[in-house]
Amino acid sequence: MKLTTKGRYAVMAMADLALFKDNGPTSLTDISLRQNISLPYLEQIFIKLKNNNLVKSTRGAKGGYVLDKSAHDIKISNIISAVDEEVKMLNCKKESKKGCNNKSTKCITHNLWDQLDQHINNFFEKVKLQDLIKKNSN
Amino acid sequence: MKLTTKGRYAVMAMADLALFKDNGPTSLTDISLRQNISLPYLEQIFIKLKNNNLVKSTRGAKGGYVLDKSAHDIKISNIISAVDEEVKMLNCKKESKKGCNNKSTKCITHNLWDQLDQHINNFFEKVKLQDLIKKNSN
DNA sequence: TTAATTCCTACTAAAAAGGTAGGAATTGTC
DNA sequence: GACAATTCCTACCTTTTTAGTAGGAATTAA
Repeated sequence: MKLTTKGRYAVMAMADLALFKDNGPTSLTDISLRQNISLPYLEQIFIKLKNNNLVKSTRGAKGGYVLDKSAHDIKISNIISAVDEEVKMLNCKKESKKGCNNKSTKCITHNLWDQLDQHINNFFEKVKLQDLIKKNSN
Repeated sequence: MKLTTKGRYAVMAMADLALFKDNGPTSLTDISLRQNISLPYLEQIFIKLKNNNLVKSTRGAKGGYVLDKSAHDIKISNIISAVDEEVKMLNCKKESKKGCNNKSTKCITHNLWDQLDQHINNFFEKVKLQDLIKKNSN
């Protein structure tokens, strides 16, 4: 079980934006160098962050990205879900009439994974982007 | 982010064993049918469970598997780690002299993933196999 | 002896992860 | 007006992981 780089990179990049927010728009080139993430890959990630209203962009020379709201108001869960990293331990299909395993009832472990989902989502809900950059300055 | 089937199947199979523990050794064929998991795949999973002293086997006809200890004494974390599902959100390399990202310092998000690791591991530590089969009987 | 079982090794198909390649559109600066 | 820096967009690609399958050997109750 692991988090993919897309989710991790997205959080790192957002934290980077928050740290340098006073310098005007931050270019992906800068983030790429500072965080050691490939530029084209960052571009893909930022399209999604933008579509989810987490960042605003300005194009052209001296362009770049800025946070669309205060780092206090951005939850880690917002970032993770923006880049399509669903926290979904449960594989049981909810849509079908059948239960998990194509049997008529919920599988033995159904409640367990359900609780784990909630546990993790709750963690991401509680932490704000601002918390990260505070911690980092220690 | 998701849990793989190997970890989920292992927990399901162990719960199944616990439920039917009074009938003597349970064959993988039975578990396969009840839980809808392919037999050869189950075999691979049970080799690992056995090597980690979570189950005991008896070979030959009427053979099968039984729990090696009481369901009260088996933590979900034991099962998950037995089948090589490490909970490791953090990708930062600890072994090298360098920090995360091949930079000299810990990455901005280092502490976050570290805490998430602990959070999830703590969840798996607290839940016992016995808790699952109690819940299922509701 | 036979059927049911665990045990073991190797292989494989499909999906996901983690990118790269190539270029178009936009815009500040010289 | 040219050009360099940037975002934006689509397609492709390589590697790794996942989720198995295949085939058979060893063991044992009936």
